[in-house]
Amino acid sequence: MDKPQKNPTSQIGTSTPKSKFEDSPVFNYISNLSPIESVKSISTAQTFSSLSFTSPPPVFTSPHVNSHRESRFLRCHYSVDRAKHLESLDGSAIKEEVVVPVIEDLNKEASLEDEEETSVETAYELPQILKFSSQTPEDSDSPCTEDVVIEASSDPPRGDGGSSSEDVKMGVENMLVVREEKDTPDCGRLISDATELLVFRSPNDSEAFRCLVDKISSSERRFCAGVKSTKRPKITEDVPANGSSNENEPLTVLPNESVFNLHRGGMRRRCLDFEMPGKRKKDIADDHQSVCDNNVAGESSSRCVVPGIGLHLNAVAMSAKDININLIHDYSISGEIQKSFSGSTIPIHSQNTVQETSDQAENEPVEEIPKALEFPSLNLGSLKKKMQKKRKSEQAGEGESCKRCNCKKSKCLKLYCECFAAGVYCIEPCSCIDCFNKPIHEETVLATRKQIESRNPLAFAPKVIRSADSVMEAGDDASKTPASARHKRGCNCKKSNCLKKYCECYQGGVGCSMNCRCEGCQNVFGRKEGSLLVIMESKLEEDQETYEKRIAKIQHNIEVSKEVEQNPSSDQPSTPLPPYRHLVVHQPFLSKNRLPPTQFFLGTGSSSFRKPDSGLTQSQNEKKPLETVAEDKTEIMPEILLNSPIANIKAISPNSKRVSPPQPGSSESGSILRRRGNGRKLILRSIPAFPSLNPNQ
DNA sequence: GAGTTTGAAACT
DNA sequence: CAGTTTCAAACTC
Repeated sequence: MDKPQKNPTSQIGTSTPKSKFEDSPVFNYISNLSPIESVKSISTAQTFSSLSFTSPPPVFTSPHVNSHRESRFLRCHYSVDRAKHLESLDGSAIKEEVVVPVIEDLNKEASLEDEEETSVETAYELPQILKFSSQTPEDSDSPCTEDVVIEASSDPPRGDGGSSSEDVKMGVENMLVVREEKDTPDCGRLISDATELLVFRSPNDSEAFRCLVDKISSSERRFCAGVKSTKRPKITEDVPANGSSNENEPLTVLPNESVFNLHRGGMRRRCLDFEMPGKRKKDIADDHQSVCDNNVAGESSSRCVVPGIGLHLNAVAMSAKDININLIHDYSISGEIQKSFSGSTIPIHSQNTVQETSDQAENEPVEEIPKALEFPSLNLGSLKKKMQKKRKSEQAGEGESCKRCNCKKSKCLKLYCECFAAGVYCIEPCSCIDCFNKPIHEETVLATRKQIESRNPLAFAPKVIRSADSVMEAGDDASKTPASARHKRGCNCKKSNCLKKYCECYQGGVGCSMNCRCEGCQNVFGRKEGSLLVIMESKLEEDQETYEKRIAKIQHNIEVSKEVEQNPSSDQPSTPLPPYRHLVVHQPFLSKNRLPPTQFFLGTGSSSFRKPDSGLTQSQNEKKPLETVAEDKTEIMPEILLNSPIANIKAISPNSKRVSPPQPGSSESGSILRRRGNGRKLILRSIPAFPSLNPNQ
């Protein structure tokens, strides 16, 4: 375990005696230092490079809420996704053991990033961090770069990691060793792996990136202008060098960086590419191909292991499939961890997922991921099966593809066309007829796009808004669920009950909201808070007493679940609660069409149950359930509006039709209506109920 | 793979 | 703004 210290000692024994004896103390010291120094310098290089990608300038200001999250890019999605994944691994004890150190280190890493590329001392620490967080991408690179660093970093019992358990360290170390053995031969591959891992950990644009990658790999014709880095062209050019041969460079970093750029700016740029027509094509054509080729080299197909079904490239929602994607790559890591902890729960093949980015990864992980996933708000076996089935069929069929349109009459120049709507050119695999959405017709495309945008400025904006971005900052990453994002405009489903992909909310993996005009919403990701209407209806139908009893009962249930959560030793309620029990608990409520307001809003946020004072007291609720809703929202709304630029626009969007509130005749409902009828104001307040997702509310 | 269903987009 | 038509994806068989 003390290898780093060992080495110096051995060197003392061997090298120094050969030099002059009288100087031996000094030389010993110096010679001891020098090898370490070299290692240091290398790691410093890594750090420098790695740091360089921590603070890329915001090249594009995207309409979606992003900026503040970017600064914590790594921390946010690393920790969240990993935590999610680990959670999904059924392990309870294991989960906790693993998650803690990992997140700690990740936070550390993040904090390092925050300090920016500054001191060498900071840089010097990086290897340590890489070690523990190296369960992930960085780790896979390292074998390539230098085994020394890995050894040094992986062996010593770092203090921070030690806080949790030796098992964690051992697990990681074992993993590292295994990786080292297997990976060393193929550095390029590893780089690709790292890239891949990093990319797919992204909570946001994984779909988009997938599409990009797929496009690039399948055909260079697809317009991938966004990848071209306008501000940092050099980086993109560095990638190839690294990806191919350069072993001395900080491999850990550059791929990440490139991917990072790709991911951050690239996709957005890509979506915005229509706005900078002139420049694009030439540079991009070359640049891009090189970048894309290099990024994708050797792994193209694997990128789309799970076929993309998302709405838009820049769709933000972390739908189940996104998580799946993440898991596919995270899986091996966690699998290894778990293996090292709990024996052989996870088959060894899972390791291959990272090492073999190839098609082989398609089946097994995809098979297993859903099992581990247990998508939080779903709890639907049938849905899961369905998705699995779908995935399989897609794999077998179209293969690992992302959006490919099939337009026949629109010439791919209308939003009907998914490619066009996503801001990308159609490519070969598209089955479109008479397609104008091609670089050749760039001007036409631009003009059309402009026209559409003039009609609806948000036409090309992401359809799904991740409203929880700000929430994440607050700290409780666990609270980030797909339900925390919302469809921009809301759906208008009439017959599908928001249970099929006809529904854009469902397709985006988000719950319906007050923006939705859907009827009979059964969206498994979250029913529209139109349930407020349902609430009112139910309130009308029920006499007050019954209603309050129900609320009390619900509150009681919530309390019970809270207790269970806080006191794991106690027996669980009748329904065994998965890691997402807080979500599952309120599922039954949601399944009833009458949803008491307080309960609903308590339940909407995954963390709400954890936070005792997140809602009002039971007595309060019993007295004024509806007012409670209003109050909560009143506090919440401004934040949402602030955090979501689109939301601002949305408020004035002509598209946001609204379901008229019921027009009950009873006096009681009258008051309610008066409150709502105050008009617009109240209605607006009731829009953002998601904020209740915010653990800090 | 063809036909149907569905809801968004476009149109009036 | 509301109603209708067009369109292509999703779905079913």
